[in-house]
Amino acid sequence: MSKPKQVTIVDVAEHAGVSIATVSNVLNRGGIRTSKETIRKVELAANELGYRRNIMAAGLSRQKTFEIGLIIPGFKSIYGTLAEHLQLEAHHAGYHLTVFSSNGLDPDIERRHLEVLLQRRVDGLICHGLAMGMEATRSIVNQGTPLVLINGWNWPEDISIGSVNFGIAGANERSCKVLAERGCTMLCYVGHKGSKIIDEQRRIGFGEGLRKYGSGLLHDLADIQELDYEGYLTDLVQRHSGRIGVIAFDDNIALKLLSAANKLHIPIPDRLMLIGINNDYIAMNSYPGISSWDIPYSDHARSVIHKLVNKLEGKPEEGEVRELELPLTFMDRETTKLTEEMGNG
Amino acid sequence: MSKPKQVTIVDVAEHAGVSIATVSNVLNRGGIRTSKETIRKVELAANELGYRRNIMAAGLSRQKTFEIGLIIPGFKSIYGTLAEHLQLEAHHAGYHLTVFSSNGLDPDIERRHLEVLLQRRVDGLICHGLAMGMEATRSIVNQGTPLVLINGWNWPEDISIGSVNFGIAGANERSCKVLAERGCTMLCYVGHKGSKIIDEQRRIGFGEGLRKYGSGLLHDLADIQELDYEGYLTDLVQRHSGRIGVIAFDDNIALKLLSAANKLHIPIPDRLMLIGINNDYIAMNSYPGISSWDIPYSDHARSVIHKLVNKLEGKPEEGEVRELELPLTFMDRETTKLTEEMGNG
DNA sequence: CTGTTAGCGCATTCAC
DNA sequence: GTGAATGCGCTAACAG
Repeated sequence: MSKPKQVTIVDVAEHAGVSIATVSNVLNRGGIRTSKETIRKVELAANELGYRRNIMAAGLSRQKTFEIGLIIPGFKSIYGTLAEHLQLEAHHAGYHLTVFSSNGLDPDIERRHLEVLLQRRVDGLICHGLAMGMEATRSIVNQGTPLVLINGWNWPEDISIGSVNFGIAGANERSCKVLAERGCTMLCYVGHKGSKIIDEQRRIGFGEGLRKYGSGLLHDLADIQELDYEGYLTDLVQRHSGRIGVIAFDDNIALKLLSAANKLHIPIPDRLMLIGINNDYIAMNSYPGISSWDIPYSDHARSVIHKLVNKLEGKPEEGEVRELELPLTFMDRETTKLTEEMGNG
Repeated sequence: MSKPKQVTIVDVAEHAGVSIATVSNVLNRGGIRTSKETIRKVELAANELGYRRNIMAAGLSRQKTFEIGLIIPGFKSIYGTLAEHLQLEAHHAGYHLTVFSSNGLDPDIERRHLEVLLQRRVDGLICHGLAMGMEATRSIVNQGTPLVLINGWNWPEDISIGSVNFGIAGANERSCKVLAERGCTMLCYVGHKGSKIIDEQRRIGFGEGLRKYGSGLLHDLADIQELDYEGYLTDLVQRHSGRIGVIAFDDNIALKLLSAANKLHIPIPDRLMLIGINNDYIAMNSYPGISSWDIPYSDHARSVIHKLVNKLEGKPEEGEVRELELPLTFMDRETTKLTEEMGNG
C-alpha cells in the first residue's frame, strides 16, 4: 500500500515524449550533449511525476556504487568526529559514506558489517583498528575492494592499499619531553589495553619518551582496567615527593584522573601534571583545562578519502606514501602550565 | 584490475551443477524446501568460488532493501549513542541501518541525505529533529516511505507514522522541583537556541517547573550564544545572595558552568546547584559530579525500530501510541546533594 | 543529438 | 524438488 508504484525513467520518457536513454542522459549529466529543449522537457516531466532515480538499478548497471564503507569502533568521541569529517570529504569527492560501528572493536560485529558492505558492493573501504586480525581481514576483503586503514600500522600491501595514522606515539613521546622539561621527576602512563593497537602505540611512544627524556626519572605504567583512580594517585604522591607527570590514554581518562586529583586536593600542576590526548571537548572545558593533543581531523579525512579515491579512479598518486602519519598538536593548558596565573574571578 | 569478475549465482549454479533458481533458494533460505544434498553442493560451490550476494540486484528484484535510514544532527554525544543502539536494534529486526549526519541540523545537508536515502529505496526512515521543516519534509518524503521521528512533537500523520521522544520537558520541570525543594531561591535555565525543538522543549519544561514549584522565586533565562560563563555566574551571585539553581541545556554546557564556578570558587552545591541533562560521561566523571538525567537508550531504540518494523511488516501494532514519550531518570550527584559529604582523600 | 538494444545479478512465478 | 523464463530500473554501446 505504501509504495504505490515506482516512477521510473520509462514513465518520465513517456510523459516527456522522448526515449529512456535521453532521460537517463539528461538526469545524470553524463557529459552527453543534449538540446536545451529536451532537457527542459525531461526535467519537467521528472518533477511532475516525482521521479527519483533508483540507485540500486544504477549501481547494478554501471558496475560502480559511488559508495564508501566506514567501520569504526563507535560513534562517540573522536570516532564520531572522524566519521563526520570523512562523510563530508567523501561527499566532496562524489561519494557517499556508509558508517557502521563495531561496538567497541567487537570482531564479530566487525565481520558482519564488512560482509554487508561488500554485499553492497561499496567501491572502497575505510576501517579503523580492525580487531579481527589480518588473516580474517584478508580472507574477507581480498576480492579487490580497496581498503584504507586509519591507525593501522604495518599492514601488508595485499590487504590494504595504505593507511593514514595519527602520530600518537610521537605525541606520547613529546608528552614525556614536556613533563620532564617542566620539572616532573616521575612519569606515568595510564593506558587502556582494551584499545589494542592504539594503546600499543601509546606505550611505544611513552617508552621512547622515557628513554630520550626520562633517564634517571621514576616511571610507572598503569591500566584503567579496574583501576582505582583515587587510590592510584594517593599511592603515587605517597611514593614520590617530587612533581609527578601523568599521561592519560585519552581525555576521558584524563578527566577521571583530574577529578580524582581535585578531590584529593593534589595541587595541579605543582604537584601533579596531567596530559590527555585527542583534545576533546572535555579537555577544553574542564577546570583546570587539560593539556592535550589536537587531532587534525580535516587533513586526516582529506588524506584518507584522497588515497582511496585516487586508487578508485586510477589517479597518478605521485609519490604517495603508503603509510601516512599525521602529527598531533600540543594544546598547552593549566594542567601543565607552571607560570601562568590560574583564574582570578 | 581490481574487481576481476563478480562471482554470480550463475557461476555457483554451474559449479554445483544445479540451476540458478536452486542456488537462490538455498542461499536465501526462502523457506523453500530443498534436499540436503543439493544444499550441501550449493554451499560448497558458493564457498569455493567466494560467492557474495549482490544486495543491489536482490533489492531490485524483490522490491525491498531491508535497509533503514537514520539522520541525526551529528555522531557525537548522545546522538552517537543513539545511533549505536538503533543500529543494534535494527539488526535484531533483520535490517541494516545507514546513518547520516546532518552536521548540526544543516537543512541542506539534511535534504541531501534524505534524497540519497530515498534513492537507495530504504524501507524506512528515522530522523532526529528535522531542521528543514514540515513542508519540505512532506514534499520529499511523501512517496510512501514510513518515517519515524525522534524528538519530534506534533507532526502530522501524513508525514510521520509516529515519534518516540525523550521526556526532556518533564525532566526540566522536575529539575525545578528538585532545586526548589533543596533551597534554591533563584532558578535559571541556560539554553541553546541553536538546537531548536530540543531547546524549545527544555524551555517549556522550565516554564512549567517555575509555575508549579517556583512561585515567588527569582528566575532567569540565558542562552549560550556568546555567553560569557564566568561573567554570567559572577553576575548571578552578585544579584542574588540566596542559593542559585542552574539548569543547563545539556551536560556539555553544565561542564562549562561547573568549570566557571570552580574557577570563581563559588561553593557547590551550597551557593550554586547545577543540573545537566543526558547523563553523559562528563556528568559522571567530573568533580564534583554533575547531577543529570539519564536517557533510556535501549528502550528508546527498541521502540523506534519496533514502530517502524511493525509498519513495514504490517503488524497489528495493537494500541500503539503515535507519540511515545520516554521519561528520563534523575541521577543525583554532588552538584545538587546537600547532605552528602564530599570527598575526603 | 536521439532512439534501440542488450545486459547488470537476482528473485520469482510457473511448468516439469 | 528443480529448472527455464521474465522482470526489477537503469546504463552503455551502437545505430539512426
